[in-house]
Amino acid sequence: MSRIQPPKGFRDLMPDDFKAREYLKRIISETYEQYGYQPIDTPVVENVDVLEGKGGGENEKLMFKVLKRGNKLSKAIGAQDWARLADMGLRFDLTVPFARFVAAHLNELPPVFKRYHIAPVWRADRPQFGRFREFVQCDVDVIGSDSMMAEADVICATATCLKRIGFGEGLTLRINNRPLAPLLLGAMGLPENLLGEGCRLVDKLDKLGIGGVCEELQKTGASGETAQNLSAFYKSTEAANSEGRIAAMREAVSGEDADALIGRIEEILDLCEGVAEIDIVFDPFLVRGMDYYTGPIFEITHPDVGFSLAGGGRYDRLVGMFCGNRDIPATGFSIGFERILVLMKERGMLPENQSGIDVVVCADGTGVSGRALIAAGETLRAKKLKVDVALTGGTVGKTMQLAQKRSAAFGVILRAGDPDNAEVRELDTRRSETMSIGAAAETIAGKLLV
RNA sequence: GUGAGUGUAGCUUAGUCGGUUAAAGCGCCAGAUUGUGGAUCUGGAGAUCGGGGGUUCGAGUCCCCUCAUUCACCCCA
Repeated sequence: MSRIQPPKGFRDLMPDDFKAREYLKRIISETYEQYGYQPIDTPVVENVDVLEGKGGGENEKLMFKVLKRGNKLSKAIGAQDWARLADMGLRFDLTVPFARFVAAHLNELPPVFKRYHIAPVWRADRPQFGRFREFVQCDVDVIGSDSMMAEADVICATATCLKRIGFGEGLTLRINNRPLAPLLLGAMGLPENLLGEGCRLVDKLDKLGIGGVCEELQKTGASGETAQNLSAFYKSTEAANSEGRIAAMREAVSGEDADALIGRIEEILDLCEGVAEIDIVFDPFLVRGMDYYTGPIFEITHPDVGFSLAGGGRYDRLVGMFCGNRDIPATGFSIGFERILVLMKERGMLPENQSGIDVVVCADGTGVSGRALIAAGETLRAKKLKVDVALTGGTVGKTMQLAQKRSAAFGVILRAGDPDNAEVRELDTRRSETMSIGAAAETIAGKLLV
């Protein structure tokens, strides 16, 4: 009985689901194109060495790998070389494959390349609310610009997307500069060897609370003083706005590096001020999981939702991993397509009549030739109407009922003995009129396709 | 990968301390009636209670295993 369900974490899509997804994709792609981003695609599989060791964090562990085939598989098994059973893997995000793409096509691409990519990715984690093993990601990235204008560009574009989707109010973009996080912790007294773990804990602040983070921090070996410093810093900046937090940050962290890193945040805030369609706030406790971030990072949250709707950041060294380690500036933003879709469904933000047709053609009783029905359908379609011809019997009433469920506005009913004319029935009002098929096409097209 | 919960008709669920033939709503099908396809009424089909094993005179109910699923953690979109 359960054999016929798709594998765990994977989904079949019914027409309504599919149309809803197309609707959302369309808003996003149209918006990104308006900002000058170009669509690309890459293979769903990459060589494992492309996907591994590139700072994808935990995601690498969740990779679906593709087993080698034939002799190579036998050889690997024979050698008990378990690490090399697979030679390819399904991509677990769009950023790492994009970095490879850029490296591979560096001399074909313009100096600054802006692309968007809407495509499925796969992760072998346990499915949960709003989380799947196969899900769509929507990434925008700018390659080749180390200006904070690139950040402002992806932020504005993404904010506009979310606004057009229908999340006008309540969205907040939190921003930090990733290298600032270990600097802050260091300034609080955390020893260098604990900085990595410390950053990971700070990232969980929204779940653990400041108390929880400090507690966990001490379990890793941090001193009570460090924990107290951190807690005090958090509490003193919690209620502050970006300006206040930046001031506190400057006080806590000194040095040219820190100044420059904070300066970049200020630049972005300044560029977006009054322009981006979203509230932006500096959050010194934002970290994010990927290890490849080298600069400003950001996340968009909604007060009613426990997870972030979009996230991204700068990764100046990732592309270089595929082409001689030279830095190629890059920054990007990823929209949580699936999560947004779940929210839209819950809140009725999806348009009605997504799987609708305009007209259903059927026969009243037997005696109408199939050919007449098919021909009538074609005549109506010539007027650009979406037409479904009833392919099996059934009463007119039943057919019309089903038609209306599919949001058809009109029924066209052919009768035996009167092959040239048809009854045109308006399904809402149930008024009908008999006319030639040609006239029916004209009339319906006139009413529906204004 | 770790932990908890839930599996009864197509869907949502009820089912007492273990006790006769497992119940209802929605949906579906047929008929009646009205004003048609909607509304109302009548009738009908549809469940080996996720699967396997055990305890018992007797299991939907208790125990074990398994599968599926949901949630939380991890991590993240």
